[in-house]
Amino acid sequence: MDYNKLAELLFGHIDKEPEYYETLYPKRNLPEGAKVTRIGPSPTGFVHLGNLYNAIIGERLAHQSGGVFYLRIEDTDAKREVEGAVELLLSAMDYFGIRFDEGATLDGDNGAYGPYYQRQRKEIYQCFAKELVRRGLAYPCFCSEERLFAMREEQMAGKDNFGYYGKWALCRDLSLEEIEEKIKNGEEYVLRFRSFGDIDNTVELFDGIRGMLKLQENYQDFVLLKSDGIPTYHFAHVVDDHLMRTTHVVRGEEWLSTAPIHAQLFDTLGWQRPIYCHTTVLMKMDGETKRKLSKRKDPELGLNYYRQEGYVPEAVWEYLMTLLNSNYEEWRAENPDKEIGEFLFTTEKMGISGALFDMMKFDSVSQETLLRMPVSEIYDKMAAWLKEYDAEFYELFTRDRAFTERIIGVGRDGARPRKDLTNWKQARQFLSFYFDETFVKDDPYPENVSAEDRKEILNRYLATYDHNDDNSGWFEKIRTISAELNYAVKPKDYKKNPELFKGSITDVSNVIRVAVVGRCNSPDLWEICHIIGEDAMRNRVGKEL
RNA sequence: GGCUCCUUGGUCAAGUGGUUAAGACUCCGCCCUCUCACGGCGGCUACAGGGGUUCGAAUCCCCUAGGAGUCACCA
Repeated sequence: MDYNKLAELLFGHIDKEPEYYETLYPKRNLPEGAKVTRIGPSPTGFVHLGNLYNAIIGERLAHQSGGVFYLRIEDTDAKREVEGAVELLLSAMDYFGIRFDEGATLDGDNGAYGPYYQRQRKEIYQCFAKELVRRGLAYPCFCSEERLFAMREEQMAGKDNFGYYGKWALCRDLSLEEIEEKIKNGEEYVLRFRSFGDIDNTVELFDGIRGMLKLQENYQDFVLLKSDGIPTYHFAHVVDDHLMRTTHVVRGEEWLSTAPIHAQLFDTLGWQRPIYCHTTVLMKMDGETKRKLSKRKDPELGLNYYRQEGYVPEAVWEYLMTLLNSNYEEWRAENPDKEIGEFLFTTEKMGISGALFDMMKFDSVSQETLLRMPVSEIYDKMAAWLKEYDAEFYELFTRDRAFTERIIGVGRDGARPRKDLTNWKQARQFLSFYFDETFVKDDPYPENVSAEDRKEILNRYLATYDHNDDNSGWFEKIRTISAELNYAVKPKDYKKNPELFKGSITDVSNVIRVAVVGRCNSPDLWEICHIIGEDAMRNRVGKEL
């Protein structure tokens, strides 16, 4: 068959030669060892943790080496495209501090290797498709969906391998005349790769994370161009990452099984293969078993979850880094004040078994992260979150900045800082009792204190209270009250001989605590009294009498 | 079903032929003049199973099991 004729028949409108694009997109002029990476999300309107996970890897690899990190929009599937998805993606990446050096933006392209929207690269792909046809390595396939479905059924029944290959590849050996005829009749077709791979061969592939891999060679005549002339992922990936001079392809494990397809394409086109870095899928615990995080079941897979819950982006970074590089946690413990960018990230230190997203651990990491944050910054970020998600509390929160910073700072400045603040959503829960407007009685009084004793405790507390007492002077008075009413001054004494006392000083303190704070658990009571002021304190206790 | 990847405590994990098999999170106990939190100390819990190779194996090889991914004109 005359392949040149076929190429002209299929791609008569393509007048560029491959060399044209090779010179249009020359090798990047970068220092030795600089890495070029990218993310290539589909604009489906859902930005998930995996996107960020891979973005962080790509960003680190590029920026640590003086290379380039870019964004390419993989919009080859018009059916799944959602309006506003690119905007959403850009905003999410920006929120999490992912900076692109070039690539797609809302206004179009930024960089010399564009277009960065795949649909706009149609002619480029077709140029290389034409070249493959010329070389006899690609052919049009007119098989209908029904025929493909029937083929699959038959393969399943006969326990054959699925797919379009060998004797199943009906269109592989169509003559030029047959092809001309079908096209003239307006039959739709896709362009398939004429694979020369052998099902029994293995192909070696180097993976930056996993090392040398032995995979089954591709023997399938996979689709290069869909019937609308738009490439499949496989073809687009190979053409784009070659022309955009990507050195490291970071992508999810789900691509591992099709990597031989990509290797075969790179090889036959005579291009150097990038270094693939196949990352693990993110898992979570579901009852007794691990499973992949699912978009439908797991809200924490969506990136906006963290924003809504008020987790800071830094914490998400910190946590993902601990998952990504096993030595990160150690580094962070030794360098609590350094910027995350100073850590040397390596693909070799990445784990290869499915990492489980552990909310408990994430919370702990978030706490550590917030602990390193100055109070004024916490104030700003908490305020910004409240403004968006809790307008009522936002009003109180921002009424007096000095006051609010003081209550945020309770227990943070001393030798033993509080570490229980995890996210901004906790603001109300942690701080509401400092404001009369949001003060409520959440907890009941201790059960083992009679109503009579309760009154007595509160009365004596008010009678002996002196706002000028220091913390220990203040506590001494509570001890006195406890002793007078026969509550053990030392909790241990009560534990040892419960029959000798009505309770312990813990109960007495908690009566006062519930009256003043409304709960059994709170930071230091003396400090709270001094923050809300004597009048407010007396007022609250008085209402309980 | 084919192909492939993965498998150290509840979880994340160090570990590359000789270790008392680190560390972190969780949980439990004790201590820190009251609760909470923080901190300190201590504890529970692991090399998936079976065969080899070797003086010696978590580490190398094989088999089995389990988990995961993929087998689209989706990415």
